[in-house]
Amino acid sequence: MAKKRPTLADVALKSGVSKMTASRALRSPQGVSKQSYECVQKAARALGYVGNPLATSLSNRASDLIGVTVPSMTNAVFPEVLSGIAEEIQGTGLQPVFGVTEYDAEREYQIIRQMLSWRPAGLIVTGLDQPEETRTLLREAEIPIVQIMDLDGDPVDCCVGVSNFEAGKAMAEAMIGCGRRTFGYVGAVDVRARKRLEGFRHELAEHGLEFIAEKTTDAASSMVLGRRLTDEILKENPALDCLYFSNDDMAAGGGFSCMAQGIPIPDQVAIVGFNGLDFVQALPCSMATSISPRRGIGQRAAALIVARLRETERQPAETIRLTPRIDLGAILWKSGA
Amino acid sequence: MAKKRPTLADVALKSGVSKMTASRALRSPQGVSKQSYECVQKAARALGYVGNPLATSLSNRASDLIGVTVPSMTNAVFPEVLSGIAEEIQGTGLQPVFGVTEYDAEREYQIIRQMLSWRPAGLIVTGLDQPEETRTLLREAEIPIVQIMDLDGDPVDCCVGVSNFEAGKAMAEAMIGCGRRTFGYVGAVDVRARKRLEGFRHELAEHGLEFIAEKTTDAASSMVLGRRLTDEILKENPALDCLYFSNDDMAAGGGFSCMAQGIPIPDQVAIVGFNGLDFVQALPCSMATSISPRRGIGQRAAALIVARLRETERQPAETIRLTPRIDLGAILWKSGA
DNA sequence: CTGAAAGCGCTAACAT
DNA sequence: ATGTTAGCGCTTTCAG
Repeated sequence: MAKKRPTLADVALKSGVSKMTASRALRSPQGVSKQSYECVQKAARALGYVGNPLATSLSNRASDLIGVTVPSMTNAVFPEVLSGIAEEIQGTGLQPVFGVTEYDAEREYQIIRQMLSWRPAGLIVTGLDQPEETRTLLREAEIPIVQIMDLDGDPVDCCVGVSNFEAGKAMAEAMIGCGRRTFGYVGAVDVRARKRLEGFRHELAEHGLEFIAEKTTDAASSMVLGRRLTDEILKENPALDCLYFSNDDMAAGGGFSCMAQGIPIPDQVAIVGFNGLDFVQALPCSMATSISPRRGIGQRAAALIVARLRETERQPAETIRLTPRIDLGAILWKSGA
Repeated sequence: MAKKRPTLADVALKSGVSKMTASRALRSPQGVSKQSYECVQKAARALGYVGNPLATSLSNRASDLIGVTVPSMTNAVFPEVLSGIAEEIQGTGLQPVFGVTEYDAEREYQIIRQMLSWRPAGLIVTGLDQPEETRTLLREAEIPIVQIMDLDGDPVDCCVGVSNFEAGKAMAEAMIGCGRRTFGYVGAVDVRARKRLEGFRHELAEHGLEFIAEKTTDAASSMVLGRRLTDEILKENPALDCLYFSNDDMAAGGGFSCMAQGIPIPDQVAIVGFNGLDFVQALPCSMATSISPRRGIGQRAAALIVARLRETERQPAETIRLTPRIDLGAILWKSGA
């Protein structure tokens, strides 16, 4: 019984006006007589009419889709960003289309290309470091583009994020201020984590310090990985008094490694992550972290696009700089040495 | 310089054939002479032609979108499911559209309704317990529907998941087998967790046992919440020797609570979660959990839809039953009492 | 304020 | 094997 859905024509027929009047009445009370407005609304309701966005988009050359690319779903940060986006566009009629790039530039290119073919209303993409080919695609799309999470680079259009370099610097400064002097780094691959690392390193250098050990792999970040690498780095460098990790997952794994080995945290070694994920508060060992506003990033990015869709003319690019807040946990001035 | 994208007509013109031939050549080598096939392909490539899915979908009355609804993004399970889906449809040309329901049936209804207006190729929705209104929507959509995560209920069409009731039962049996006798439950709101709880309770009853304490709230699950509720339940019931949690996040929080209090795990109290998230392996305290195949659920669900799209005629509903694997961690026979 | 005509870009259904 | 015709359902002209 494939009773096809009622179309605009059905609504028009039922309310005794033309398709155009029905169309106008359905979109805004303005521009039609009060009488036909109400007539059409009633008819539409009675029929259970739901517009077909495909037809609308085809005609408008623009859809209500909003594309989002994230590098990963297994790092809790990105689901939180998505959650912020979903919340912000709630009620606007916009629909999020997500793509997971797996930190692969080619895959990202393909995903963005495919998304653009749907004529989305806007695009939110993670990071600033796309290859030129991808940047060109974005630039020529002529829709609002928001690059998120990072500020250290050259945005194609709008940008919402934090300076990872500065975040790293600030954390290094805080740790030096707490009396830490012997630093190690443990990280998984991640462009933005690398920028934090460089910021941290830069600040250390300012104080005549440096990392005495670094462990990085090209595997994805996880607590399990953090624990394993920390086992290793501490075995090789028992003198470390501060371990900087590429993010909270890795750091938590590091904390677990110390607990399992009976190494006192933060007395002997400070564990330092990034993101400020909720679970940090629940851990049995204290660690420092930079609380990044990832949910807010999603919201702000979505809000930017929503705002731009309201404007008729093209708006100038906008950059929203957010600042992570440092949470030292229980790490204060290092007692003894 | 709004240089509009080339259309099929442009390709046809350039290759000297009609739009139809071009259309056919672009979709499959079959049904077109080798000569025009190559001609069209070449022209399309030269022009950088990208088809407009809006037009195709409008004409076909079906899009390549595949809608997915999940209740939450802050519980790692769902991002993993999404990840499985994204991976599975990689290369099929299908695009995932996600919606987050926040465990709200009305919101879920709205999201599904909006998704259906895009004429998606299929829908994957979390859970079996939609209100009748939503079920009707799904049933009348006449596209493949896959309900995931749960098996205890009445699917609208296809279904991929685990029996939460059975999972709870099995875990209770395992814990009783380990000599645990004094049970407590700590949970956040979640239909499926409730089913596990009932399964667990059922099995306890079979052995003449019961929960001597239960703590539930209507807040979302998190490690922080798990830790807090565990602090409370243990204070009120020091005799507990096994705590069953609604999921791993809550359980990890419970474990942290014990560690912070110096309560030996699992000697004095066993911590039992659900899902088998990766981080469980990294924790400094051992806990038991049921390893649910959530990534596989996403993959299987997507594969089901992909398979159905290949068939021309409507296929009979299919249910795929997966079974969680119990991981006892370090919980063996309870020593002493 | 309202309506008729002309597409948006593509593909099923018929021809040829 | 290829082309022609007629939409898919809506909106943007441009007249009334």
